[in-house]
Amino acid sequence: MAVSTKTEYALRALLELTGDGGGSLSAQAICARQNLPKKYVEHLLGAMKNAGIIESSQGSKGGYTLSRPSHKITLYDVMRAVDDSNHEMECGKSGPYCRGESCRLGGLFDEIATRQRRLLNSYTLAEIGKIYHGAT
Amino acid sequence: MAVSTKTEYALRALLELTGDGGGSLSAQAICARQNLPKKYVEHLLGAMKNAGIIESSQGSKGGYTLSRPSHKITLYDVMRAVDDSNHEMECGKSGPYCRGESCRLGGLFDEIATRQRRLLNSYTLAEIGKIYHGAT
DNA sequence: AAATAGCATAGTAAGTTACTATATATTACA
DNA sequence: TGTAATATATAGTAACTTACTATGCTATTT
Repeated sequence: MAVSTKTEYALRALLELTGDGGGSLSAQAICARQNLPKKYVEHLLGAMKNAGIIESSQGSKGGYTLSRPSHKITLYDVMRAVDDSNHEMECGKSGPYCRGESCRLGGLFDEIATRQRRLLNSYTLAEIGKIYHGAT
Repeated sequence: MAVSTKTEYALRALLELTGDGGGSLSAQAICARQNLPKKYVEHLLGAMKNAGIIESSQGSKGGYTLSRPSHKITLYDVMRAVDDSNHEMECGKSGPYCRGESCRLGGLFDEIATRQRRLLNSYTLAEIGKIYHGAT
């Protein structure tokens, strides 16, 4: 229901990658600028890399870059990458306490999930950046 | 992001209370009809009672009733009662890793929470009952 | 070679989830 | 009055999640 710490940290990290020409920044630099716990955020960066949101280069002078323009990265993309949320919750599949055929809540839950996804997809990194940096 | 088991159980319990004249049903009866774990659902019923969604009478022949008509009980009411979700997540209040004044994500998160609340409030128990019982 | 990075694995304390167990309080009914 | 049937309160538990930290390895630049 509420936005998780993971999502907040991930967004703040991405916002550092969004500015200007979008140069490569190290986890070190990102976390220094945003005052974030480095080791923890490295995991989030890893998850976002796996999700295809960012790219990385190793070695000295390595770092992270957005893998596509910020208006093509949505809040949903970030949350999905960083909160695991692979539990798609189909009624009756998840436990012993469902009456199977007569439990007809699955469709409802799917509908709600779809609408939430749509909500979350309606915010792009670019827009969040504007909010963050105070566009009136 | 997904609907929790708590919410599912709570809804299914409430749906039993919704039918017909909305007579009083014991936890026992509710759980027998819905094949739900009694002791666990009793907690959910307690939470919903505290939230003012249902009322209870004690003693033999005791049980639970809706405390207002089913079209005035929303999915949000149920979720709020049963998932704790008292973390209203204001950016910067929750931990050491926020730069305070320059962290401007709080407004965004509030906006999203508001929209999610609106989504969840748009489903009433009455409507969910129709879906559940298969109104075409 | 050395410094600087990413990356992988795992550990940890606190909290949540999905339960169960036990004991107590309240009421209906015989 | 007694007892069965209920709600209610507290607490315990195993598995999992969250928000971290620690250690070590690999890749790249200088």
